[in-house]
Formats: sequence, structure tokens, C-alpha cells
Amino acid sequence: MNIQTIKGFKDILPDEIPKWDFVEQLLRKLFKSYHYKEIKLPILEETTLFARSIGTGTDIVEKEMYTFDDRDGKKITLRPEGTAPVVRSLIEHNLMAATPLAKLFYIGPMFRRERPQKGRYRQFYQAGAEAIGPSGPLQDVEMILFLSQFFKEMRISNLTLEMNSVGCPQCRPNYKALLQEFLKDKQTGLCENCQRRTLINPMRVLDCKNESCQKMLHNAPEMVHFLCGECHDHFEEVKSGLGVLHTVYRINPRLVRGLDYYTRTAFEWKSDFQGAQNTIAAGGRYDGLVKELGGPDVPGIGFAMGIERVIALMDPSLTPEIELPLFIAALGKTAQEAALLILAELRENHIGAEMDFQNASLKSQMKKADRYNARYVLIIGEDELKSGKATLRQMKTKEQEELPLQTIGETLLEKLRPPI
RNA sequence: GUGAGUGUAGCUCAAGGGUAGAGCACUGGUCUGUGGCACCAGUGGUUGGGGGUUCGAAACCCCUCACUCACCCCA
Repeated sequence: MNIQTIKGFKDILPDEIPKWDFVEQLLRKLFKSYHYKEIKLPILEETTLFARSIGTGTDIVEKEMYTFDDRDGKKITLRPEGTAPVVRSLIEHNLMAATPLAKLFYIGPMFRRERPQKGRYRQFYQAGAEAIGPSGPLQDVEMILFLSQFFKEMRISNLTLEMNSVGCPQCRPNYKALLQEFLKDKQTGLCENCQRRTLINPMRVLDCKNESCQKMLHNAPEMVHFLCGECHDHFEEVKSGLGVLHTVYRINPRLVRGLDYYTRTAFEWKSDFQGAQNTIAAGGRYDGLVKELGGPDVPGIGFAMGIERVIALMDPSLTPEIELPLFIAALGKTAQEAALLILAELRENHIGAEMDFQNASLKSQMKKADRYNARYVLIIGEDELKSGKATLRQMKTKEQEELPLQTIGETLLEKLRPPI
């Protein structure tokens, strides 16, 4: 049996790289204009970090984390998400004191041991942003605006933005109790999972995809109607900010985030395509998290986006096939050596060029050039060496011209230098 | 963790007990130094792996592995 990738792990092959490059470059460009700075963090963290932040009752912590004993016995985990490590790092390096507001972004792999399916892998890439420190409701709006612009520039339409507020430690307990009360006499109609959830985390019943569960939720109390004054005002200001920007959204009172640390604003971008895993990006506020992890009592908000999911939806015309500026077809040892010299000169000037080292027939070299999508082919053979001129063929138009070998390097640089 | 489907050439797929095939791709030729098109020829397979039934298995049975989709959950 040949060795192959571990289940749920994927090779990103050369043909797909242009898409990844495009996404990452666009993200970096946009993050720069939104004044977010990049942070690169370890892939392994102490297990406690995730248990404390994401919540011990969540599926991620309960059954999806890659957790190992390190050689000294310490429990370590492949990061399943990016927010907790960012917060950890800010606290560890006391970066909150250095900036009025820490606006950071990251791009990198996350790991969750779920059963793979379309749009879901055990190693997957997320791009995320966090704004940690004193801020206001318009910070939430900025986050959403960023994603809105990103999707627009990616030419991804058919996305819906869903919004909700999940309250705070002041108002959520009351609501939870109310919801529990509501669900009490509906247990028989709920799936097994939701019966359990009613006791542990009743809000998770709200976004159960089971049809019969959804039926039972008719007339269920909605968090938005039980927000405390501050949460209510916050949510109103977020909505009003989105209105100013003409951002289209849908209030989804059933939208509940899966991680324990979320407070107030929750949002999610969903796609009409992409099968069952249709959440492309999601995020929310986590006002208690920094303090929970041992830092100052400052609010925070962030989002994460699944890069594979974005790439699956992106417009392929954004990454056109790459052209090779020049292919040199050389025939014979002397010609090959001359070609090598030209190749070196072009590459020194950062111009893409290629030749064949096999001394194949001209025909097969032309074929190769064609497959490389070469713009020009420079032919150097016996005839050319004798006459001191090389043949330059433009592949698309089939036009050919003779160029003196003496000054060939300069001539080619002139022709191939990309216009600025 | 549960369920269903699929594993045959580099890729997409035929053959449903009787000699493993096609298209695309690749290599060469027609065209001895000029790519794409056309035609011709060639290379390429322990039919995912193991066991069983049979005179004979890619096919039928059992086990196993992998992939895919869905449940669950989530980006």
C-alpha cells in the first residue's frame, strides 16, 4: 500500500496555488487598508487554552480536538480556531498596553477531527481578524464591512448575511431560563440531542437542523426580545451602522454561535451553494474572553473565514492561466550553452524563461513551449549559430523575426520587460 | 461517532462469470529545423488490498482499507 495523506488532510497542488495566492494577496491588501496587522502564531498550544475559551461542553473541545501528551506529559492541542491563541498572545506580550486597540489578522491552518465532507477537512485554513480593546458598536460594523468588501472583490454573490445578538452574562441567563421553561413540555417532540441540550445549553436547540425540532420552536421566545438595555442599544447601533452603509442583512433569531465565549453581536455569511457546509465566514463579539484568559477586562470582536470554502465559490476568471514570457528552443550542445547564457540574463532581470535540457527535436520543443503557454519562442540551431542570428517566434501570431545574437539579451529584455 | 454510495490506465469512464477496453493525456510518425488541427502507430493495468465460491472472478460472497456525500458539528 502506498503512503497517502491522512484522512481529511489535503495536498494543495500547484494548479490550485494561483487561487490561494489571489485570496491571500487580496486579504493582505484589504486588511492593510482597514489597518489590521498580521500576526503569526504557533499551531500547537496548551490544551487548557481552548478548554477555557471555547468551553468544555462544546463539541470542538469534547470530541474534535487533536490533543496529545507532549514528551514531558503536558497536554498540547493542534489549534482548532484562531481567536483564543490571539488573545493568549496579546496577554502574554502585554500588547494591549502598547496599542489603544489591537487590530490583528491571521491566515493559517486549523485542525478539527470531524468526519470529512464537502467543504470540511480536518486541516483547513482560516483567515480571521480580531479587534481587541475599548471600542464601540461600529467596530462590529467595520468587521462586517470588511467581509462585505472582500466578497464583492472576490465576485462571490449569492451570500446572505445573518445577524443576531446573543446577549451578555447579564441578560442571557434570564433568557436561557425562559427558553428552558418553554422547551420543558416539548421534550417528546425533540431529537435526543436537543433533549440533552435543553438542560446543558438550551440555546443550541435553536439552530438544530432537525425539522421536527424546528417545528417545536414555533413561538419560542427570542433572545432579541430579552436583551438588557445595554445589549439592546448595542444591537440597535450595529443595525443602524449597517443601514448607513446600505448593507443587506437578515435578522436570524435562531443564529447561535457554537463557541461559549461569544456575547452580543453574532453574524454569519451563508452560501446558497457549497452543500451542507454552507457557512463561509462567521464571527461575533466576545466581551468576556480576555478577562477569562487572565487579561484586562476589555471587549473584543472577531471573525473567521474558511478559505477552502471561499475558493470553492470564487470566480475562476480572477486567476487566468499564467503565460511563460519566453521559451528557448536550442538544438545541439553549442546552442544549448548559448541558450543557457540568455536564460540566465533574463532571469537575473526577473523575467520568466524556460528551455529544454534534453536536446529534444525542435518539434517536441515547440510542443513543450506550447504546453507551457509560451508567448515567444527563441530558436537557436546550427543555422542561427552560423549566421549569428536567432529566430524569435511569437506563438499566437506565428510571426517570426531574425535577431542578432550579439545583442540578443538586451533585445529580449526590451521586448519582455513588463510594462509599468 | 452513525448511515449511504463509489473504488478498473496519469484523468474521465466501459466491460455484470469466458483473452481487461474506449476517449482524453503522453511518446513517435505522416511533416529528417517549427506548437495547436487531422490521420496512423506505440507506451501505459497484480481491476484498492486480503481471503472464499468456481474449470474460470474486474464481476458473486466475506473481511479490510481508502475516497465521496449526508447526519452530527462547524469556517
